[in-house]
Amino acid sequence: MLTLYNTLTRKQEEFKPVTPGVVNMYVCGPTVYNYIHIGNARSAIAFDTVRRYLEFKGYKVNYVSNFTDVDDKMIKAAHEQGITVPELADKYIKAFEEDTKAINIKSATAHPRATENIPEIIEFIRDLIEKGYAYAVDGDVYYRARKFKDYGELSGQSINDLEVGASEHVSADEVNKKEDPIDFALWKAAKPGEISWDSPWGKGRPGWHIECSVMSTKYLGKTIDIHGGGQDLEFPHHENEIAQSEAENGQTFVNYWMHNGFVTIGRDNEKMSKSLHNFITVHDIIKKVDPQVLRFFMATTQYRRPIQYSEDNLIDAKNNLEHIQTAYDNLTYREKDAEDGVDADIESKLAEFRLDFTTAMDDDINTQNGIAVVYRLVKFANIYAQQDQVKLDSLKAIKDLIQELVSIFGVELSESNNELNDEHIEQLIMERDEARKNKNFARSDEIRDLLKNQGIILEDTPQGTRFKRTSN
RNA sequence: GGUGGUAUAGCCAAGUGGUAAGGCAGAGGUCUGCAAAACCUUUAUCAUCGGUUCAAAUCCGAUUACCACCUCCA
Repeated sequence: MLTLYNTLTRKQEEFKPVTPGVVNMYVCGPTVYNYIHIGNARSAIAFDTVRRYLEFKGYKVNYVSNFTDVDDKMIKAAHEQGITVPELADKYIKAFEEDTKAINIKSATAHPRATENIPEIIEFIRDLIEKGYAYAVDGDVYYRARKFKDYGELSGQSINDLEVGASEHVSADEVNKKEDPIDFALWKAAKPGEISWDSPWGKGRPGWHIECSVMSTKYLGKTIDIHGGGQDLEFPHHENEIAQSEAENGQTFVNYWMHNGFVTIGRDNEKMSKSLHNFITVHDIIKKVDPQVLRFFMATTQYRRPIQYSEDNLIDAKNNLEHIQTAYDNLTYREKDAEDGVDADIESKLAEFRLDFTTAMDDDINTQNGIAVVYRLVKFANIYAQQDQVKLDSLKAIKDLIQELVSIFGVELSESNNELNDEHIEQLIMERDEARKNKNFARSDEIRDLLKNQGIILEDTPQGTRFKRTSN
């Protein structure tokens, strides 16, 4: 039974989708004014893992994630780079697609942009004004937060305890314009020269929160199963989405709110963020680190907890991932001398591993415990691969299960290549075998060193000498 | 000021009342001509103080440190 921690109720609850067998989930995507950093990647990876696990469980998942392609940051960055806002958006959306592909994040079923949904956004805001939840002032439109009775429920904030201006991101001008300081913008009037769209309130652009309400409803319906995002979005962003959507639709907006923890960095474990300027972009790191390693690293901590980014931790992840790959290779290596058929008890043993894995992951996507099951399976695989007699279908069944489980963490193991396609090297290996038979170990070690310098590592096994290429 | 989170071995990290999973690194061993790979063995009383209980890392209270959100951020 799958249970998920729901931020709204602060409890872990049994997951029941609105429509049996189908999951509609929406995940807040990035504002595309820069390359995504490792913190953004964690969110994308966390919810990609949720998605993959739901699919593993047999659900059909409709996964929608947006691009915020117009806001103050976008306008500022475009101006600095001397390009238009749409040009800036195109540039970084393309980069987003490349980076997320590298870390093996499945494409969303829909990836809408805010600017592609302006008419729907205007319509939504107009409705909110008609219903008395919003009001226009000088070309801006604000939402009357106090009018929405459950405002603050998600984040546990009481309206009266919110310290106005604590984030220091709202100008005094804006505060003065609003009926109430806690009201938030649905539509912002354009300043001269800014990108804008026509609206009943004059030229302007949507506020940040409204796009998610509109697109979630448009692509997934009025009540969706899962809405995900980083913990920093809990307040105000998600709080405001609830207020907007439930005021508009009159029904529950989201059944399960999921929030991932931050990637922290440095001695004090500070949050990695664009505003603290302590971020490392995916674009840069994957030049130095295997994207699979980055991906696997993110699975080593359950999604709700903070994860400490450091080179040492990345090296740990690399070692562990190699250990899994080696076990997979060990099985592959035995395929050539395996007997046909399958061991009688393999199926039931693998079913046990599968069950243990499912039990771990059903507990709020506990990837760390899921990985622990993979390690046990890997040990089982290594022991099996060292037996004198192995069966071909057993090898394949174990391999398939390892791959199936790690693919939920976004890891694709590589099928080792048993073909050298190099006569010269094959000759050397044969010569070395001959030398070993004649106990000419000086020559055999010489050949092994020689090949090692060429990136080929020789290993002697009871089934003969095998080779592998060094990864870097 | 309000709200939330984190604290477990050298490192990473599970564990939410029944006597500390797992991985990395380290140590010893098996296998090997030597290696490699693999396997086996081995390493902690859980930030501090107090309380509840037959029993607490787990529950309650206080304290400390660090992080985050309060209309920019994943």
